[in-house]
Amino acid sequence: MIGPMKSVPAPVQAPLEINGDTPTLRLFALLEVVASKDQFFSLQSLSEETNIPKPTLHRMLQQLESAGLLERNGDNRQYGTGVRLRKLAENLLLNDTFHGARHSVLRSLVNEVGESCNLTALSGSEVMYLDRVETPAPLRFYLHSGSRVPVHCSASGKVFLAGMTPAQRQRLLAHAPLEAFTPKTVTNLDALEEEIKQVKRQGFALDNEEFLPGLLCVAVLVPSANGRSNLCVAVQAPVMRLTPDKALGLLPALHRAADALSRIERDSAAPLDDRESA
Amino acid sequence: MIGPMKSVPAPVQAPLEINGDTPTLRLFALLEVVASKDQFFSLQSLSEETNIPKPTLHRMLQQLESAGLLERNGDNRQYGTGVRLRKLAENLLLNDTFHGARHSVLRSLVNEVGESCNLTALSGSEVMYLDRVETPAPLRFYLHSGSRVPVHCSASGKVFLAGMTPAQRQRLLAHAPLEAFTPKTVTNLDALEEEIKQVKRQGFALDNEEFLPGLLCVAVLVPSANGRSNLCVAVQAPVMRLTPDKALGLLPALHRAADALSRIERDSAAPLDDRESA
DNA sequence: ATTGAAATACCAATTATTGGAACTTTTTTT
DNA sequence: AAAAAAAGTTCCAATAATTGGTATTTCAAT
Repeated sequence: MIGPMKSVPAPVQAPLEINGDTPTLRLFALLEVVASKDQFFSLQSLSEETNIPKPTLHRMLQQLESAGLLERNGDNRQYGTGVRLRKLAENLLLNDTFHGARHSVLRSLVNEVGESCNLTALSGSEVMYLDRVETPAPLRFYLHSGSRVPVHCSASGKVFLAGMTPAQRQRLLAHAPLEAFTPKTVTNLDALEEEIKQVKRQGFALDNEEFLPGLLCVAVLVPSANGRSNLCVAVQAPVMRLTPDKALGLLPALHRAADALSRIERDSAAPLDDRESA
Repeated sequence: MIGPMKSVPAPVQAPLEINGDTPTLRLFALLEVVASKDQFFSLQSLSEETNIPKPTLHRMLQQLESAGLLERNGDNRQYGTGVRLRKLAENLLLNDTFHGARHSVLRSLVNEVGESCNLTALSGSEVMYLDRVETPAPLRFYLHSGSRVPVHCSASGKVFLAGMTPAQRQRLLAHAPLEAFTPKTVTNLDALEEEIKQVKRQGFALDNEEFLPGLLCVAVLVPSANGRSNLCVAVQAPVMRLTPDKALGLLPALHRAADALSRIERDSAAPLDDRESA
């Protein structure tokens, strides 16, 4: 890798490394960079910013442009977003009443309990935050939707684990050792199994500083007709404000929210009816 | 292709034929279909709708899901939009507004009416401020672009609600109580429905101190050629300066601005001088 | 348990992507 | 106005991804 010494003091700008495991995802990552800009940009600058070779980037932009996703300022050779992309964004947000509904349930849960709440799903071998509403309190943990946490040390994760068959659970956990994130993280498989059993009995799970020091979390499953749900609601708060005891007091509110979410879920599947909503 | 006459009227919708000259564009076209849906969908149904073979579609969806662009309902095997895609859409709309024309339309509207104006879009269960130009008057409400307000107590929100089908509206509103922000907030669903009807008839919506005490707001939709729009223009002012009566007087100016904004979108779609044949 | 429908894995043929090097156009400098 | 520099563009063979028919698995409903 290290060739002859380069006299150049080297790349000053951040690498950024558009990482796409596949060409398409690479293009999406590119669009995300584009979407984050509030100014037009040139091929060159983008190439430097993303580390994509010029010819490659050129072809990508060309492709996006001829599809109407990007537009370019004929005069200067600068690119910006195209109508088609904007329309896509508009429609996406406009039609996603489903997500909107979930979000408002979450918001009213936060109003009720006064602490940050989130919606989670199992994605691969990790728990993913689907949505999150922050507490109004000034002391908060900053966790945003889209981020992921391990199953074995999160309340939601344990809830999901409890819903699995032992075989499924084993397959998921066998992959990697249980990493310790704090002194309280359960890193022993048997101990975890024991806790899972308890979660099953109780219908909720706790994470008492097992992932982040000072963070307590309670989660319950959003029930689904079918039994196998991939959705949890959880409350998260600094231990300073929320003790395990107090957390139990929030369970009724959590369950109410879970039921509301469940109802949304039930109504969300597409019916066979293809009548356009006139 | 055309077999014996089918007795069933059957496939009511067009084949749709996702046309991508290149795999990536095909994926975009797929996302556009997804973005136009307000419900979750199954692999099967989407395969029928788009004419993409099941294995191919399966891979595409899988790819999009593992990238966080789509999400799926574990219990039902159904797909919907993912956090990452929604985030992309939001950023896109947010950063796009400073670009030229839109902002200046807003500025000249402010010049005309003398009060702060803003551009808004629906995102989830909330209305997002895309852009804002402040009144020159010293007494102002501090609201900046990027901030969000609930749908049920904002003028723009009501306009968006009025554009939805009853089912969509219900999904968005029915599962959480309508929070009261001021004594004037409409917190009753039926009352809100009634007002929505009126908004539909009148073509504009008012927010008379329903979100912030002392703040009055009028909003109209920015019309769009193809389908529904996710863009509103609104005037906001302290009740001290703007009464509901006076607000009606601003409607012509508002509509003119809305039309101008609408034209901007339409025109940027125009030029077809490409050597492109297909 | 059995069944049928939907979802997923497999894989060889096909097709697209990649980026170094060379070339053209635009912009800046002399 | 010519030369130099910088940005944009084209070429193309090696590489890598996509495609979709077929086969297999999983799921839900008898």
